[in-house]
Amino acid sequence: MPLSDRKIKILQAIINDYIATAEPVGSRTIAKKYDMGISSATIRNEMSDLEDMGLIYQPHASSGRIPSDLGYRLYVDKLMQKKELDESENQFLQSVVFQNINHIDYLMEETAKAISFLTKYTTIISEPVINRTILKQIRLLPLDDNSVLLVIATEENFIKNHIIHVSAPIPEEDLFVISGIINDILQGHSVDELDSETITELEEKLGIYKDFVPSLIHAVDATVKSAEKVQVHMSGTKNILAFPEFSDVQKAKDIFQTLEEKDVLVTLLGKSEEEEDGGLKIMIGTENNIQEMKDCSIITASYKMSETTRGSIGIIGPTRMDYSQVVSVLNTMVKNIENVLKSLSDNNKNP
Amino acid sequence: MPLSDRKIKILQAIINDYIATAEPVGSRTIAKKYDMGISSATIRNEMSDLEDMGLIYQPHASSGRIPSDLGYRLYVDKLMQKKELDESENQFLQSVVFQNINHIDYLMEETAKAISFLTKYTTIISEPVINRTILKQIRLLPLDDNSVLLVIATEENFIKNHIIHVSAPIPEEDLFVISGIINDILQGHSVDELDSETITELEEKLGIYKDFVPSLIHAVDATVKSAEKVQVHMSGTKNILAFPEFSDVQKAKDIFQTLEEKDVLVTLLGKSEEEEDGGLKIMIGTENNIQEMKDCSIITASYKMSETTRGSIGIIGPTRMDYSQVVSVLNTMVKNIENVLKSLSDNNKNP
DNA sequence: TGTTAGCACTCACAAGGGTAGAGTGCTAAT
DNA sequence: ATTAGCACTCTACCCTTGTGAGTGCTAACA
Repeated sequence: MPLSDRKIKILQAIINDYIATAEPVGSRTIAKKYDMGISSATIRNEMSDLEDMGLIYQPHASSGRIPSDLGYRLYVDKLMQKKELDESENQFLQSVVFQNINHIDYLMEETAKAISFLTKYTTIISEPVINRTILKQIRLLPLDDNSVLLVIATEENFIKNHIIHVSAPIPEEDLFVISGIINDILQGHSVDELDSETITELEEKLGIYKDFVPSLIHAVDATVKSAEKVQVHMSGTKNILAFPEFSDVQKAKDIFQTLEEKDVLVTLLGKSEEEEDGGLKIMIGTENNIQEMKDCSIITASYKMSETTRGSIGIIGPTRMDYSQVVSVLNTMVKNIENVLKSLSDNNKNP
Repeated sequence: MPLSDRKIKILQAIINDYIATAEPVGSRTIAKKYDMGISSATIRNEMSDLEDMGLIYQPHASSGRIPSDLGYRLYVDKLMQKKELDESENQFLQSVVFQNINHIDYLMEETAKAISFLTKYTTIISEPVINRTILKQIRLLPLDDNSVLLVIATEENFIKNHIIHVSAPIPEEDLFVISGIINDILQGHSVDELDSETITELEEKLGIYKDFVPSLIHAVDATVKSAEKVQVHMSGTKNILAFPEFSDVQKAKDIFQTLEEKDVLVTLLGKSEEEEDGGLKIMIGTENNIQEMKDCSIITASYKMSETTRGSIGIIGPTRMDYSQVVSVLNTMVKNIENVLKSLSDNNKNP
C-alpha cells in the first residue's frame, strides 16, 4: 500500500499530538485540531490503513492510536523537520561550555546538567579518554619529606595529579633533575608506550635514584589507569518521573536500576561511534535491545578531537520524545565541545 | 502519666515492627509476635495511654498505631541500643576509604556510594573545605607557549590545578624563579590572607614579570573560589523509590526536587556542626523544618581534621528508618575518614 | 470511487455499593 | 489489674454500573 501524502499528514498529526499529550489520538481529535478538510470518518479509514502498515497501533481495542516504533522511525528518518534553537538557548549552551573550559570534568558535568535542563530528558556523557594521547609534561614537585607530587599534562592540556610516598626525602634540585630525565624519555610519547625497555632506560639514567623508579612507574601507571576508566556523567534522571509513561513507580525503578549500571551506559554511548557521518545515532524503543528500556528512545552523538572520537553524549527519554529538539540540542553541544577541545589543543601549536 | 517498663516495651515493639513493615501495628500483632505475657486487650489499654502521651497515633480511626515523631525521639534518645557492624561491613567501609586515599573527590563519591549501598538510604556528603587551610606549595609549570600550569598544594596535601593563559611565552627558568618568589610570600599563609598588601609585595618582587601578577592572582583566586564552593556528593537517591511511603510518584518527585537544591543540602549538613560532642545530629520528621521532608529523618555527622570541622555526612530516609544501623555506619565512616585525613596531614609533620 | 453520516459496539475509567478483615474502645467478669 | 467479649469503625477489595471516547462497518451521497 502506497503512503499517500494525506496518510503522511495524518501520521505526522498523530505523532505530534502524542508527543505533546501522551494520550492515544483519536480520529475526531485530528479532524478538529488539525483541520485538514476531511471528516473524522475518512481519517478513521486512513488510520486503519496506517495501522495495517504497522506505523501506529491501538493500546486496546476501540481506543485512539499511538505511533509504533516503526512509526517513529519513519518520522525520524523522513518526516521530522529540523528545529532551530533560539538565540537564548544557543547562548546558554555556549556559556556552559566556555565557563568550564579549564576543567574537563566540571565541563562534562555541567554540560550534562545543561542538556537535561533544556530537554527535560536524562543526559549521559562520557569524558574524553586521555589514553593514547601524547604526554607533554611530567613533573615532580616536593610536597614534604614523605611525599612527592607527580603532575602529568597531556598534549591536550588535561592535567592529572598523583601523590607519591617516599621513604626518604628527596632534595628539590634532585627532583628537578629527575623531572628533566623523565620528561626527556616520556615527553612526546603516549602513556601506553611505557614498556620495559623504557623503564630500563629510565632506571639507568636516574642513577642513584634508581630505587625511585618502581614507585614512579606505579604512580604513572595508576594515573593512566584512572584516566583510562571511562568516566560517565549523568544528569536529570529524576526527570523520568515527570513522564506519565513512568508514573508506575516500579517501571521508574527498573529504569533507574538499569541506568545505574555503568556498563549499560558505556555500551549505549559506544553505539554512536558506529555512525560514520559525524551524525547522531537514534535508537527507538526496542532498537536498543535492553529489555527494561523498551519504552525509551536514546539519541547519542560523539564528539571528536583531532579526528578521533573522544567521548559521547546520550539523551534518554520516552519513545514519545521530542526528537527534533533533542537532535538540535545535541548537534549544537557537540559543536561547542569540539570547539573547546580544539582550542585547548591549539594552544601549543600556535607560535 | 509515668512511663512504665511495660509501656516502654510496647512502644519499642511498635517501633521495631513499624520500622520493619511500614504497616500500622495493632495490639494483636504485638501480643502474638512479641509474647510479653499479657493479652491484646491489656496492650490496647497501654497503647491508648501511649497515644495520650503523644508517642504514637492512628493514621485513621480503628487502625493500628504508628510511632509519632515524638515517639521516635524518645526511642532514639533513650531506648535505641547500639548495633555493632559486623566484620565484613567494617572491612567494606574501610577498604572504600583506603582505596581512594589520594583523591579527595573520588573518596567522597565512593564513600557516599558505599553508605547508601549499606543502608539503602540516600547519602549526602560534603567535601572538606580547603579555605583557611595553609598553603604549602605553589608552583608554575610550563605547558606551552600560551599556557602555564598553576599547581597549588595545601598543608594537608589537597592539590588543585589551574591553567593560566599568557600572551607571551615565559621561559622555564623564569617560571622557576617566579614560583620561588610566590612561594616565599604565600607559603605558610592561608588562602584568604591574600590582601592588597600581599599583592603589592608580589608585584614588587616579580619585577619584569609584574604584568603577570593580575592573571596569577586571578588564577589563585579562581582556584580558591572553586575550592571554597562546598562540594556536595549525593548517592542512592533512587533508593527512595523503594520505600512504600513514597510509592506515590508525586511525593517522590517532591523529595527529589528538594534534594536537588544544593542550598538545602548544605543547610542540612551544616546542622551537624552545631553538635558539640563530636556526636551525630538526628532530625526526626518535622524537626528538619523543610515542608517537603516532613516524612523524612536526617542523621548527620561531621568529620574533623586537626580539631576543625571539615565536612559532614548525612543520611536521609523515611522517619521509619533503621536509626541504630545508620548511627553505627555513620560513626564508623567518620572515624575512617578522619584517619585518612590525619594520615594525609601527618606526612609532613614526621621527620 | 472516494467521502461522509449514522449507528452499534468496545473498552477504560470513575463512581457507587457490598463485604471481609483488622483493629479499636468499652464493659463486665475474673 | 487483667482479660474476654462484643459492637463499632474504617480500609481495601471486588463487583457492578454508567459514561465518554473512540472504533468499524454499512449505506448513502457527490
